[in-house]
Amino acid sequence: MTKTKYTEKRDLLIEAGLRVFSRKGFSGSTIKDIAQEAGVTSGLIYHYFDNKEDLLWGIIEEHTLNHKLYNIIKFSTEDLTIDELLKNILTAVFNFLKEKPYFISMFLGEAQRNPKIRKRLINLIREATEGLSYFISNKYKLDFHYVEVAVRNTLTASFMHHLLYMEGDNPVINEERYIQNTIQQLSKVLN
Amino acid sequence: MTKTKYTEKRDLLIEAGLRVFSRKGFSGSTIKDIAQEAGVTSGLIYHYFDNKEDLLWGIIEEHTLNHKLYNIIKFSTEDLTIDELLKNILTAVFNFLKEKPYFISMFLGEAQRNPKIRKRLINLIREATEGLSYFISNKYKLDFHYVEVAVRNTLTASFMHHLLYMEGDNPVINEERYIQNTIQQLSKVLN
Amino acid sequence: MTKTKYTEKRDLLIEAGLRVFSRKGFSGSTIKDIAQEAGVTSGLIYHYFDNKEDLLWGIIEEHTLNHKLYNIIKFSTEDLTIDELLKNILTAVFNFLKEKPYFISMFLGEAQRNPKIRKRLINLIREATEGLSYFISNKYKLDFHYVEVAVRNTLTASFMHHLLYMEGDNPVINEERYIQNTIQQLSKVLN
Amino acid sequence: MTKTKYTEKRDLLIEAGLRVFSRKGFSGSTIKDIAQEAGVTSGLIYHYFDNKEDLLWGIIEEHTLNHKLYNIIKFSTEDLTIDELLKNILTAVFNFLKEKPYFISMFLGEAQRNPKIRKRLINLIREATEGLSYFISNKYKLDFHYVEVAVRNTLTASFMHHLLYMEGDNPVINEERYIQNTIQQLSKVLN
DNA sequence: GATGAATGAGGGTTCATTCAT
DNA sequence: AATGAATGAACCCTCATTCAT
Repeated sequence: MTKTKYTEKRDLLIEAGLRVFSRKGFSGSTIKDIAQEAGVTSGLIYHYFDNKEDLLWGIIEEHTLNHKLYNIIKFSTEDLTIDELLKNILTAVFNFLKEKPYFISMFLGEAQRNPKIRKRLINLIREATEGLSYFISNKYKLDFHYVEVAVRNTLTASFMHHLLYMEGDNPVINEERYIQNTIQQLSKVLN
Repeated sequence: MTKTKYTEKRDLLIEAGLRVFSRKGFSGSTIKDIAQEAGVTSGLIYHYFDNKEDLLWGIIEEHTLNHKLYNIIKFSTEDLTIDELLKNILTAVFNFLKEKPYFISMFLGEAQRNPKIRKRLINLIREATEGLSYFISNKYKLDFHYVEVAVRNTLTASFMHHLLYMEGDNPVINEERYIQNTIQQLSKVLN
Repeated sequence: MTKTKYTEKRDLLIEAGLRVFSRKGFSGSTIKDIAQEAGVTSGLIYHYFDNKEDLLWGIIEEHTLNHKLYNIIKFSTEDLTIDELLKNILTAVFNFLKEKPYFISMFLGEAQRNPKIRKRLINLIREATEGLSYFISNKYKLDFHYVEVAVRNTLTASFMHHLLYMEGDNPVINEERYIQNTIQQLSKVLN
Repeated sequence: MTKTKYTEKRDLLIEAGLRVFSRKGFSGSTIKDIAQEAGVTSGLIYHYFDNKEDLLWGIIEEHTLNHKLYNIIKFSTEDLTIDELLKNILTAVFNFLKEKPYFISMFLGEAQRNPKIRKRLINLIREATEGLSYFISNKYKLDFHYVEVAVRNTLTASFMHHLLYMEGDNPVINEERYIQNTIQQLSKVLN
């Protein structure tokens, strides 16, 4: 399936928008910033998006963690221990957060003032949480609701950890160790 | 120690600022909004604060969760079980979040774009986390670092929970139950 | 004389332009609006017209009341009373205004800012006024200048009436009666 | 009753707005144009008016013909002939139009696209028409509705005349004579 | 002929900040 | 201390026009 030229350029703008929004936040970014980042002029953005918020929306729709989490579930083999599974999941989460360092912060920030964005964020987290919890509770015979709280807390704590302690290449807190500790504790909760 | 008139008026502005910033976020609030909320005119704010950000800073300094947490530790009696202690702590946290519903969201939001604010937020969380962890690990003979991760995760997950699921009077998720579950799991981690 | 393809398409654009300009005014209409109304894309309009104003000009040239008024004169029989003639004329004027409800308003509106358009409008009204006045003064042996003022006032008052009191299907003032009264008074002036 | 400073400046902006709007039309004028004309910066206009349209509205409210027409009625003596009265009225109308040469054109132009403005214009004309007609029909024992049509037609024809034939200092049509002719015919209608 | 992506100037509006009163 | 008029930079967005395809 080849991409049309329209789609290609639209994607280019979305990538530029992601970079700029992530760097400066939504209201801190100007349309001109984004146009410059994409190597076009400001007017063009309005050819592909209705307005600034519509661009943000486009970015959010394009970048989601959930697809990766589904894959982890899908390709997890029979004999995986719960610790191994948790490690896979948390590693994927942290990789995602590192690949798009400020995306989650921008997303969360906008969610505070924009109800539509908030609903989308809640929904994504719910989908991820429920998907993982369903899988785990099923596979290891645990109570769904109990698992769900644990998973959601771990997920959201990871987001917060990322938001607060990841400063460019200079993480305030050792990440490796944080993941290890977190897995260990989550594992304890689930056993 | 009686308050000077200067201090009184300054506090009034801080309270007004907190209310407005919490309602509309930092960049969504105007100096005029805040002046109106305080019943003064916009120019006056510049008598008490250098600029908008300085006002935000004043607000943050004035409103902290940590004082309450210290009190919980200070007045906790000898024979408190760990579950009881955890309940006290989480309840205090949630009460704080409910009293100033959007404060944490504003704080976190600004922390993303403003490094000075971010450092302050990290510091506050670190102080709270370390204080509680030190107390708990000491009292119940647990490894400090292990406790710290658990406490920080729980604390930040609570913030996230508040950010995402508290919609005015219509919480998306039952709070009572969320606290119970979270305590139960934290307790399991710490035992 | 068969129409070339070029002329056909040009006319189509003119008709679309008339509809859109009439609906939204000149500066309220966009080239895209008109292109869409015509079922083409915006670029094409620049094949047939130099720019937006040139299109307006094309529209104005194509739509004129005067042709109809000439016909009324041309086909008026010998024994027509002056009241019957006046009725024919005013009816034609009002029918024209109703067929192209907002055309005159757009025309007049643009005439205010655009001297070229103003000259054209004045000219059209002068032609119509003079033509009618010449015919009437001749036929009924009246002073030309006296008739001219009466005719022009009646004509322009009708335009104004249309501009102000015709709101879609809900005319603010009863039209039938307005025409009757106006004829009666014009007739009195001319007798 | 002394004017406050606020009112004075507001009036200054209204006068500047009137001049600029009249010269260039509403959408042809920029806020900066008006600010420059008033000798202030653009931002200040928003201190006194909500937006561009609100300024237009302020202008319209401030400049009305009707007050003058009321005075003519009020101070007309007992033994005035109908021709003298008509002359007074039409002279007042034309003086008004000459004092604010493009005001009526701007007003009428905006009335076409802005329903609120249209309603106001219709209302003003109705008030003027009804006031004059009531007075005339009463004083000279004529049918009100019959007088009303005549008055409204004369009034609106005068507006149109002004719109079309007044070009700066070079009127296309001799005004003195136009007034005379118009009075003569109106008088004939009313006798 | 026809498309529609791309430009870029320009408009209305907001608002932190200053300062004369 | 307190006011609020005034500034002016910056922002989002529109749209006539051009041009490669």
